[in-house]
Amino acid sequence: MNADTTAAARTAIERTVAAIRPGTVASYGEVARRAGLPRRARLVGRVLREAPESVPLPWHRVLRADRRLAFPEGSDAYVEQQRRLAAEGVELVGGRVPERYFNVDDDLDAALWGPE
DNA sequence: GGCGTGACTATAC
DNA sequence: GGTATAGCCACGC
Repeated sequence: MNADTTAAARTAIERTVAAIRPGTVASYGEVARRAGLPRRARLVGRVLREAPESVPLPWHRVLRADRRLAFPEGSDAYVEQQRRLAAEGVELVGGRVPERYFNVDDDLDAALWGPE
C-alpha cells in the first residue's frame, strides 16, 4: 500500500462525506477521522475540490471546525453551500452553523465500517 | 528534493 | 469573543 494510499483515501473520504445524514453537518477533521485518516483534514478539502460533478457528493454538509463555511462570506460557493444547507433545514446563525446540527451519530460509523 | 500553498486544526495569548 | 503561531500532509513548481 503505497501510491494507492492517496487513491484509497479519496475513496474513503468520498464515502464518509456521502454518509453524512441530510440535515446534519460535519467538520473536515471529523470526516477525515471517520474515514480512518486522522490529521488529513486538508486532504478532505482537496478531495472535495477535485471531486467531479459526475460523483454527486453532499460537500455542502462539510464545514470547518469553527462551524463556519470554508469559503469567504459572500462568495458564490459560500452562497451555494448556504442555500443547500437551508434546503435541508440547516440555517446559519451569525455566519456559523449551530452546534446541534453537527452529526454526532455513533450509528454512522457502524453503517460505514460495521457490515462490510 | 527544497519551498510555497491550501475547501484544516489545536493551542496560546 | 478575537488574532497569532505552529503543526499537519498532499501537490505543484
